[in-house]
Amino acid sequence: MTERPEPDKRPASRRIADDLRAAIDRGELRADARLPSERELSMTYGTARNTAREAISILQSEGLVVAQHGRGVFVRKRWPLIRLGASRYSRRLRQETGLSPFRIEVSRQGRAPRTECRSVTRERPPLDVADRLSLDPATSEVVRRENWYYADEEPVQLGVTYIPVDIAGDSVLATEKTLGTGSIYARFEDLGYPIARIREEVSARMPSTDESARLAVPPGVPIIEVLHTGYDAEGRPFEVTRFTMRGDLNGLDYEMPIED
Amino acid sequence: MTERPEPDKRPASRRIADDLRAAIDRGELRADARLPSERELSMTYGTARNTAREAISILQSEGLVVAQHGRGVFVRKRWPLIRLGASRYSRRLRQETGLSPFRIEVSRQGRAPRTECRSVTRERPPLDVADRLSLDPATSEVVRRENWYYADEEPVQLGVTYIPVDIAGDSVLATEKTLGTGSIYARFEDLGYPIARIREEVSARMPSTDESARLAVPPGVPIIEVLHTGYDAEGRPFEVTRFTMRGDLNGLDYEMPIED
DNA sequence: TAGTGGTCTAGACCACTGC
DNA sequence: CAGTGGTCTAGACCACTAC
Repeated sequence: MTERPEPDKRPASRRIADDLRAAIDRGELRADARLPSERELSMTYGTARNTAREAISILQSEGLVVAQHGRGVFVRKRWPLIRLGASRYSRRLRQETGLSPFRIEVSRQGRAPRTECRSVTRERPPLDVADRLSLDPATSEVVRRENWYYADEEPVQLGVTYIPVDIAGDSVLATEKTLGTGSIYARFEDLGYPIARIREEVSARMPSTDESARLAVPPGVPIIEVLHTGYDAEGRPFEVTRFTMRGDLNGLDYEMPIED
Repeated sequence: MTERPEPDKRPASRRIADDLRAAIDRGELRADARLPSERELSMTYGTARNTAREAISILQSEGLVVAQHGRGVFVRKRWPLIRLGASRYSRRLRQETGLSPFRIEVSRQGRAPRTECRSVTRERPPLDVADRLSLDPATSEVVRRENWYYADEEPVQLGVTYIPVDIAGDSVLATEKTLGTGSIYARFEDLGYPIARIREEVSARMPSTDESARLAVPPGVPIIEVLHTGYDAEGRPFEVTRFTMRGDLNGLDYEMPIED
């Protein structure tokens, strides 16, 4: 009986993927490094090009590499997460720094933050939003504000805020894209709605084709969705914001007391 | 000049995927329904089988369908999310119901919850855990408790809790897999550490190959990771738990006051 | 223009499922 | 056993990038 070496049961595509992944993990292929081309891989492994291609698509679905048409396949650069939490709504931070937590976080990474209000409209609220605001989705109307958040002109977050028209009235919230010093929460305070509590419902999923395009999400990167509700001191909800964030660039960081 | 109809610029694979996705959205293909087989699709669209296959892989990466070897490709059944938040740590809930929020949520879906402590060991803490517990990762030791959460015997969550040995001592936390009535937080209370504050750091990513296997995550489904830290009334951290959850089955639901 | 990834063809054999 | 998905081959042409 001779000891035979364990035959490699893995499919060739899987083996190529494992080798490349190991090279990335070992640091031989660093961020932004180019992988061997599909034709090179198929030569060195003695497979058809489609098999090498399959290997790369495994790594893509794991979010490890990005293909660029005509250029090559590159190890994805990992930025540190933009960490957002309840401090987003803190009055003290708002007054002390004059900067939003988003700007602080992005600047700290050496990237250039930019935020843009792309539209302010009046609409019927989506069902889940109407529910959080205790509105009748069939008859009520809300002001819809669409905000985009960029780092180095790359879109990283989208936030859509819904405000009952009864509350927004004809204030700047309903009419202006630019809201002046302090964030939108300073304006809510002006209207008599200082934010006292929040609810944040967090989920994760793969982007739809549409979102992929709008947020420019590379394949293999999930979306974090946060449905945020703001309450005043009397526990009345006065605004809902749906955040849609690139999962590879954003994280959440909450700290809270345990109430009984 | 004759008006020619707009030619369909989409690649064939994309077109097949779009058609199938539309059928799913319209409800023609319901949850658990079988898609036409790859060979059928290639016949009806007049393409090679690989092209039909490519179409299905698009839907897979979007998390819409699951392939089952030898059986077919099926529309993924969407369970409502198991929604967990700070109530997980509430003493009142713990005492009133005797049930953990996880069990309540899963039961409400008509599924059978089960939790299992798979191991209790003593180890060096991972770097991020040591940091949260203010421990020296090189010299300190922690008790590591590995808990699995199931719905209908399907693994949906993994929670790994780290407790400094100085705190766990030789209590049941360090020695027993079963912790008795109330949750682990009742035992912390016994030791003089009633939980007063929590920090939850949330991120999302695609599973590694290892996690895919252990949590049985279908392709196209992200992982939600929560790094949880528990603090006592004096603000001292006494435990860290890393939750790893299937993104298609779990969500988070936090409510908290805005502190200044 | 050369080299890259993107799409596609028309086959083949294997592994698994269900009857 | 027939039918399904999983893997693979050896080509082809297209679209994009860089020089």
